[in-house]
Amino acid sequence: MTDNYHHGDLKNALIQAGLTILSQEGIQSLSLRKVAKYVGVSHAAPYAHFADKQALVAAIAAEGYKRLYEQVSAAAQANADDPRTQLIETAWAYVQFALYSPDHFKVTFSGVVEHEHDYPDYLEQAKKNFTLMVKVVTACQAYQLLPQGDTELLVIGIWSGIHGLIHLLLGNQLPGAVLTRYSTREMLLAQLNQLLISHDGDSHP
Amino acid sequence: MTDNYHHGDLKNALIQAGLTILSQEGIQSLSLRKVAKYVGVSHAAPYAHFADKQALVAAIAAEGYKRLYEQVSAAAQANADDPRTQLIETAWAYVQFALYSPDHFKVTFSGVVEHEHDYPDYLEQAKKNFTLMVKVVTACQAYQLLPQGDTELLVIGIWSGIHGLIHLLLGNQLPGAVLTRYSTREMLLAQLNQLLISHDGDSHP
DNA sequence: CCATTATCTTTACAGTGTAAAGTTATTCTT
DNA sequence: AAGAATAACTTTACACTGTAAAGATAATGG
Repeated sequence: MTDNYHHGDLKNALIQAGLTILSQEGIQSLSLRKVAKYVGVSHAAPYAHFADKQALVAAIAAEGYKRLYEQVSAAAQANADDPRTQLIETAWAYVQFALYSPDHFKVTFSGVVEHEHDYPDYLEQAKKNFTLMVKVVTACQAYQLLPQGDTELLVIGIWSGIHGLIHLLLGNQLPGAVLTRYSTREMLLAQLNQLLISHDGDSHP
Repeated sequence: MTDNYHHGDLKNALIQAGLTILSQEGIQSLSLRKVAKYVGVSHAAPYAHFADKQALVAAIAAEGYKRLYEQVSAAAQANADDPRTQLIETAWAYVQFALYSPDHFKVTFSGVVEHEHDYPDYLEQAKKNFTLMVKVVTACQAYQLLPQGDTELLVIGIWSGIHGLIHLLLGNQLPGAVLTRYSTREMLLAQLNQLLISHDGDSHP
């Protein structure tokens, strides 16, 4: 066990090391050789568990989707009683994950350049998240908080809005003037309020 | 002129070579040495014009914003008579640019990792585009096609929606089932119609 | 016309992904 | 339990990357 041979759980150790590097040094510093060194293993050792760098990145991306799901589903369960608040807080959880772990978020959503199809783990986590969004939106539709019609199309519309806002924020694309005028949460709420149907008598602090 | 010394317009030639590589081989193949070889110059020659790779990427990104502006402003001018159509067609031009030149789009919006501030050309083009969007949205507000209120905040909301849709499309994040059911344009229209105020008597084919 | 300077080449180095062959420890078979 | 097969890891190697430093060349400005 003290020797380097047969680490035991090298695959996961490499993923964890990748996450650490990602959060400490950023996406530019994420290399196969560095994660290997980090775990204390030769630079070719990862190839016993990952076909190539893309495969490791895909695993890290799948982990990103997994953590995103944990955050979002926690927000969903904490607000199961009010569909409107549930939508807002799940969206907010999504944004927060992205802002707290920007590089992990980037890897998750644009790190696996293509061929996501080759990584079933990734696809599974992606599907799980989408299903959760469908559920939240469906509840809102049932309460007349969102327009009727194809739910999946509506999910894409809402998801696009949140996702795009994050990308513009992370990419520093928004004019500084706007950033000083509004908080991130205000921008998200403005976004969602464009879609949510306002009912008299509602209270939304 | 036949010799390699004093190429004449090496800086632009390198950018053009970068664009060619980007469209032909993708973002992974974009390297300083390759653009240099492509132009027929030594691998260190680019350093006379660009401080580092980031600087070249920033120039390519600025060019991306420039082309995006050309496409979008053309659509704006072609539909100057009808604000609603103008919004839709400018948005569609935006989407089309992204789908026709996905790698150039990616470089433009997530290639300059950070420090965009160091590249005034890039910032200028970015601002130009934002101003155009503000103009289009302002027209829609004047015609009661979009809700009143802070125009820039509204622009961010709309921009986020379009931008996010593109990212999800380019990142292959949308479930295949939805993609077979709706065209890209239908998804964009669904997105915009969530925001646009419907007036009786309007015709929107 | 000569010196300066911008532009480009050559050489060099550390870091990257990955292939191939060798080494070690585990597991499987009998 | 002993040996064979195999999975996990190391070593060595190579092509490619960004970039620094020093040298060569051609245009320019006094």
